[in-house]
Amino acid sequence: MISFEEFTMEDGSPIYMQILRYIKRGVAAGSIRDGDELPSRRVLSARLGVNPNTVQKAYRLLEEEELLRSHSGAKSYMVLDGKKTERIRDELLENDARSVVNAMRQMGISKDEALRMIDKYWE
Amino acid sequence: MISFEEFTMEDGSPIYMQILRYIKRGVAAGSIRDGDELPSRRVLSARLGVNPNTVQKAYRLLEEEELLRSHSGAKSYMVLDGKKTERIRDELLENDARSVVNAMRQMGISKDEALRMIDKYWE
Amino acid sequence: MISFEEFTMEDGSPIYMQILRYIKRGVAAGSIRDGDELPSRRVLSARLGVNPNTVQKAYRLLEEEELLRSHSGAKSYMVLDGKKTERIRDELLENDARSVVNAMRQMGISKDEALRMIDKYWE
Amino acid sequence: MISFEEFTMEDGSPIYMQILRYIKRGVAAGSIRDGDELPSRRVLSARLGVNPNTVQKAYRLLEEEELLRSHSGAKSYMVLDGKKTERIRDELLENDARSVVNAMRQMGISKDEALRMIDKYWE
DNA sequence: GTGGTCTAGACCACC
DNA sequence: GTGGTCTAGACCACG
Repeated sequence: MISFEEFTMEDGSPIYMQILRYIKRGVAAGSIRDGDELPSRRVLSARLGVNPNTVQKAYRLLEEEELLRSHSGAKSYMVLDGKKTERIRDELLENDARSVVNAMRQMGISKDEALRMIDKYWE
Repeated sequence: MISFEEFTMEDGSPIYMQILRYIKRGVAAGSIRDGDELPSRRVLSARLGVNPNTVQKAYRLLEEEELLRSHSGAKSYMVLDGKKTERIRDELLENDARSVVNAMRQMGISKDEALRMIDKYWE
Repeated sequence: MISFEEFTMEDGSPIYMQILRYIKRGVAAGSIRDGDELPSRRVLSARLGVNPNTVQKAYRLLEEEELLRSHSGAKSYMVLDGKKTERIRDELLENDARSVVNAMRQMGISKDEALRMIDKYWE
Repeated sequence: MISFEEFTMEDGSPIYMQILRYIKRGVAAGSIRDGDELPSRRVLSARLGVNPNTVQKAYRLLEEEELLRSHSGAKSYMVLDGKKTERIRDELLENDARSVVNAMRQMGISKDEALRMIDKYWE
């Protein structure tokens, strides 16, 4: 069962996107693997303090990308292979790294400063 | 006149927020200073390919934070001092660093990997 | 449920103001009372042939005057008491009478002519 | 020279419309007649405390309805005849009376009450 | 279904 | 030309 312990809500982007991203990051990290079970809509929505519909939307999108399969009994399992995992990893890294670098350059921060900053906020 | 050359559109967060952040990052970087002129709504919206209203919203929020002064029919100028600049810088660094670290931890990336990643995408 | 049967669109003043006025007039008339339910944005906007946002704006202003209470996902109800009702009635009468008298005087119409005119258009 | 003594600014409808209406009401009232001179854009805008462009817009619309002729020397004269005057009168009366009656009916005011109200606010 | 927000385009008043 | 507002349509989160 996939835990949502590290999940923290940001604002700006839609919640269902944040949930989707969180799961994909888990896949990229290797902590979410083929066959892993996702919490039910009801349980996860309670855990995150959002509406079940919002969770449902994230799950539906995962299904459309064929990363998730819902079986009767309301249980949902991840369906992954090496290719999918790699695609997700690339997609995420590219996106995140870009936005980080983008932000820092706009702030006129040097590579070295950037590193120190990350170091400081790591904990 | 403030240039928006480095501005690149991300998706996820609202456009007016991205514009707002871009300007604040310029302030934090020191490239946007007290008395600097902002492009008009029309000019900037054409430059970014968005609706003038979207730019208007970003500018209005700046004005509510008393970082911008604009009179009807006249141009818009930044109103800054050391205190405001510092506040913005702290706010941004905190926010950006947090989200970066957050993303990377969710992906199970080590501090070292993070550094290499930033290094790679810097150019 | 408040009906908008008597509502007819004028032009000149903003639509959201006309909606706001219509509701306030109903309050002043006593036909809209504490606890009455307002049509949803969608329903009313379809009924009036305008955009849901236009209705939304009127409703938001009512809420800022604490005449309406609405929760997300739930219906909207009027919140009235004697004091509020009286304030609205005074505000409207003053405003309407003023503009009527204003218009007629500008047209050089005598009090008697004014009466006859109103009589004529009453039906 | 047409005086704008009775003119009072309302809000809601565009200013240029209010100016247009004011002049038309004068025509309907018979106080503005064929050949009468209108104040220059500059003078009237100063008198009303608005931008010359706003006055210009009202004048332009009058010209498009062929109710006004601007000569060199910046002087403008009304061009009226019985037919035009009647058309304006009907248009205005219909509009004003309708909106008055409309407002009062929405407020559940009887014909008699309406009369008393107008009487009261006449001064 | 509900209310709320974001983006879009047209218009107004001002310089 | 400038800033500001009104209307419009699509989308999000919630019940």
